[in-house]
Amino acid sequence: MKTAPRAQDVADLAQVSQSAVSRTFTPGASVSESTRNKVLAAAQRLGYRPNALARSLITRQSRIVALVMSYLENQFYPLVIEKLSQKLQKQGYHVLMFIADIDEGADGVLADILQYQVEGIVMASTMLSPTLAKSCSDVGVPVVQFNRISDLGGLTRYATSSVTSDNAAGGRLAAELLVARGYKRIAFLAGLEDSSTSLERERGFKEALSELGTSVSYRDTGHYSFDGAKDAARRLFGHADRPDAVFVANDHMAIAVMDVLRQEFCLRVPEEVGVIGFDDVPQAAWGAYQLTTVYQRVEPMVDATVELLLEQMRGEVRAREIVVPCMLVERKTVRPAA
Amino acid sequence: MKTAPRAQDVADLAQVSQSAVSRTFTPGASVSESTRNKVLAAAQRLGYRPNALARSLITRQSRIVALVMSYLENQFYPLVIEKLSQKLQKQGYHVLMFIADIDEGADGVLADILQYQVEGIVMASTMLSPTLAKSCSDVGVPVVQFNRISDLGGLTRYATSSVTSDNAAGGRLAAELLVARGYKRIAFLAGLEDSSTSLERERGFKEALSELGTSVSYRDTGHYSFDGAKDAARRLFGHADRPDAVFVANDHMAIAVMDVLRQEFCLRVPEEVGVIGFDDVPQAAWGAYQLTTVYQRVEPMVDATVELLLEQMRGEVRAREIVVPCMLVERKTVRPAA
DNA sequence: CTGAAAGCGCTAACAT
DNA sequence: ATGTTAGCGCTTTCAG
Repeated sequence: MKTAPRAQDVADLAQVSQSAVSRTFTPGASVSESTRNKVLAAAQRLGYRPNALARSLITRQSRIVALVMSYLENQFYPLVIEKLSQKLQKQGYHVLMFIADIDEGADGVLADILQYQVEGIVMASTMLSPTLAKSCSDVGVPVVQFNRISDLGGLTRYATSSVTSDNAAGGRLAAELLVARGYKRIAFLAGLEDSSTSLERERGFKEALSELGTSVSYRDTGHYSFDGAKDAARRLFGHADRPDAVFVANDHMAIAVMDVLRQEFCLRVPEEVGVIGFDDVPQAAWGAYQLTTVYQRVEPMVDATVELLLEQMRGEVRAREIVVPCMLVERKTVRPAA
Repeated sequence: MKTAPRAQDVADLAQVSQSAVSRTFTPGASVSESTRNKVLAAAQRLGYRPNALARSLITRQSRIVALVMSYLENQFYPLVIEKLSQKLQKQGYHVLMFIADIDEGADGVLADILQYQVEGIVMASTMLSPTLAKSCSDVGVPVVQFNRISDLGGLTRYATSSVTSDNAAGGRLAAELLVARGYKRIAFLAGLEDSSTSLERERGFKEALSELGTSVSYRDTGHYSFDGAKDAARRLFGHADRPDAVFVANDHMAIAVMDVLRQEFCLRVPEEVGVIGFDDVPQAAWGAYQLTTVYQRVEPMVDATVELLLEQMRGEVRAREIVVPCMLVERKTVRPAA
């Protein structure tokens, strides 16, 4: 465990100055072909790699982006990790992971994050408290809220960027489909009461229903968890006057609902109960579920996130909200048109 | 976007030396109560946070651990990210994510990693090439291979630590169960041909079958992907003399197999075909699958990983292999005892 | 194009 | 217990 070679070691071996070494590893610096080759050869022999941390200290660019998450049970988020890491890697950035306790929120963890001089923060499945928004804004670290926005109320002074699906529009699509297919007693199963994602989906859903002359007859919350959704399903469907369709705030919970419907209540989907989810996670397409759902595509959302991050790092824009369209994916949990 | 406050700024405001500030933020340093308070007050006012990168430069401790992955489709791995991040956070470390392209392997990405002065590397679902093992060993960065070990052949000079389940024992359990329940024409569906995990599971499975006086009648590979497994299932079951049971190298593929069995071949599980998976991912317990499987617990595996990492960072041990026991979880995809 | 020198923000001797 | 000093490994003026 000897110490790693430094630029000076390479310089000594290559018989050049230490700055020459630095320049060789700095894209676009002016070095002659011959010195560059001497340096590279020496570096190769010693197994030299520039110390990114030391570089950051002076360039003030850590090339690190923090990703804060708390809810990996839902397969949507692992996909986000994967795509975001890949995209950022391609831009020369790297992702530092932070798992926020669901209870304590992101605040605790964010104190840590800032010490690492991250150049940007992506908050997925976690909300940014106004306090934190201010902290980040003060330090000048761009924040992008992914798939969840904070209700800052009037406190929009520290506006942060966000990327979301058009959740309300998605909710409308769900409503229109259920009505068109003749479902009458319609339920909504929420995620978390303070989740903008869930709230927007619900808002669009209800608005469309009301325009179509009907409304939500039943409502419950599944806390975005599988077991929470099962419990909610038991409450919703465990009585005679049960709903004949349910729009669930995400696929993860929708699948839980289907399990309860079929196994505990022996109800047939979609004949006796229609189910619509949201996200289009890979599991929604699995043979046993074939869930009709509203997709939100990870790829364009991640692209938008990276774009937002980069433009803010360059100091171009203060904050911007990007809304990505979503679309209905019809599978087999809503009965076909008569 | 003004520049962040430095220790010197705090010192100036608090009317103390810059070292006093440093000491205040160094646990266990000797500072008087009064200076500490002055410093904390000043730091608070300025919103000062120590620069972890600058600190790393001198302490030679980045408190960063790299996590290399490539295969997040399988829900087993997101769980690993979650647990590992949490555990390391608790120890004051943080996880820098690296997604390795499946094709190019981890080599490309590792050049990057080392620049970040990570204190350890966890390779999950990716193999370490002997070249890389050497690089890491040279720099003295501990590496833990998680759930996959390299077949270095004779090149065990750069032995790396690993954490795996007792895959062979798990394979044996699967074999014993299938034989005990009277299945006769038994198939094995592999993950990747060069994956130690899959190979070990297969080895134990075959050994036990042979001890029980039978053997694997059919074999195919699903490349650890959902679609790959479906294709393999079509090949395995698409003829008259089909298997009556299959042990699949992991749950993710086992679920794909079940979809094909039920929907494309209208075969009933477990009556006509028995299915056993491996991992016990959350989805294995979902109502529509209820997969009988061999569990490998993420939690103890992650604990072992962190332990291995920490002890090697302290320079205590060179390399150690930890094997975590696994156990059968019987659900409903293997028929009950007669 | 190249080397010398200054310093990024911090910690860790070393004095006092 | 506190301040002074010397770097950690690197980039970036500034001369030449």
